[in-house]
Amino acid sequence: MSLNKDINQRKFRSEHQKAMINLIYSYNWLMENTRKHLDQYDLTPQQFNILRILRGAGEPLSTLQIRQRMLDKMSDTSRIVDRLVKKELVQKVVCSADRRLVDVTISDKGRELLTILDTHESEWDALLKNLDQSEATQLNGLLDKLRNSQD
Amino acid sequence: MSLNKDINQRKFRSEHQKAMINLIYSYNWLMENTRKHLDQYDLTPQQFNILRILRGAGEPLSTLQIRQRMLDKMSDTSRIVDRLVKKELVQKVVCSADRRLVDVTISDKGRELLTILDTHESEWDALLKNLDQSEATQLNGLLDKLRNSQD
DNA sequence: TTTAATTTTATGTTGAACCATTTAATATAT
DNA sequence: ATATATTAAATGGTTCAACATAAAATTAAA
Repeated sequence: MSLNKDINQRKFRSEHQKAMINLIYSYNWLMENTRKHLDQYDLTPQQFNILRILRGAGEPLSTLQIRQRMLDKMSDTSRIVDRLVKKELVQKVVCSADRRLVDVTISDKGRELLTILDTHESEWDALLKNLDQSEATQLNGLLDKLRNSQD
Repeated sequence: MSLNKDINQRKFRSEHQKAMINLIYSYNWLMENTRKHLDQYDLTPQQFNILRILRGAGEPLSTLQIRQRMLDKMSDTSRIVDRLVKKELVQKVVCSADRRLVDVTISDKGRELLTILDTHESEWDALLKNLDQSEATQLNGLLDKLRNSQD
C-alpha cells in the first residue's frame, strides 16, 4: 500500500503529530476498502449504515433516532433516507401519533440486500486481519483514551 | 464526550469490528476538533493542508504534485486550489516550460495566515494530550500494522 | 511530419458533511 | 383559548470525495 510508504518517508514534529496523520490515513484506508465491498451493490457506507440500523432496531425509527445511532453525528440523515426511498430500500410514513416525526422502515428489498451483504461479513472482518485479537483490544484502548478529552 | 459513551454501550461482534467503528469515531472526533481551530480563519482542513504543502515545498508546485502530497489521494485538488485563489491565499500561473502544468504558489497573504495558525500549533498538538509519548508510538505501530495488508 | 498515445488540468455529476434557515406540528405559558 | 416556545423534518448553500469525461499540451510513434 503506497500510503504506508508515504507515511514512513515523512518527517514528523512528534509522535503525536504522526498519530494524527496516521489516523487520517487509516480512516481513508478503511473507507476505501469498505467502499470496495459496497460499490457492487450501489450502496454508500452511510446508506449501508442506515439500513443496518433499521434492521437492528426491528421497528420503525424516526429520522432523528436514526441520526442518533449513526457514526457521523452531523449526518444529513433525511436526505440519505430519501435516497434510500428512491432505491426502494426503505419506506417513509408520517407518524400518526406525532405528525412531526417520520417513521422509516426497511423494506423487503432492503432486507434482502442486507442478507446478501451478510455473506461478506467475514471478508469484511478480515480487513483488520493484520491485527490479532489482543492488538485489536490494545488499539481500542488507545483510541478510547485518545478521545477522552475534557472539552 | 458523548461519542465515547455511545461506543461503550454498543455491542460488538468482535474486537476487530469494534476497532473499525472506533477508528471512524476517532477520525470524526479529530476532524471536529481540527475544524474548531480553522473555522475562525474561514479555512477548511483541506485548504489548510494545501497551504502547508505549498509553504513546505518552498517552490511552486503543480496541481498534481500537490495532490500527491495530500492525505486524501483522490482529492479534488484543482477546485480546492481555485477556492484558495479566490481567497487570494495562493496564485496560479501556467508553467512556461510545460504549459499543461500550473504553477501554484502561496501568496504573502497565505503565508501570513499560516504564521498566525502556527501560534495554534501547541494547542493543536495538545489534542492528543491524553496519550503519552509511548502510547502515541504504540498507536502509530498498531495503525501501521493495521494498514499493511497485501491488496 | 503528421498521427496516435500520454499527461495534466478542468469540468460535470452524485453523495455526503456541515451550517443555517424554514415549515409544520406539538407542547407550554399566559 | 390563544400566543409563544420547542421540536422534527425538510431545504438551501458551500465544501469536498469520488468517479467519469473532456480539453489542451506534450511525447512517442508511424
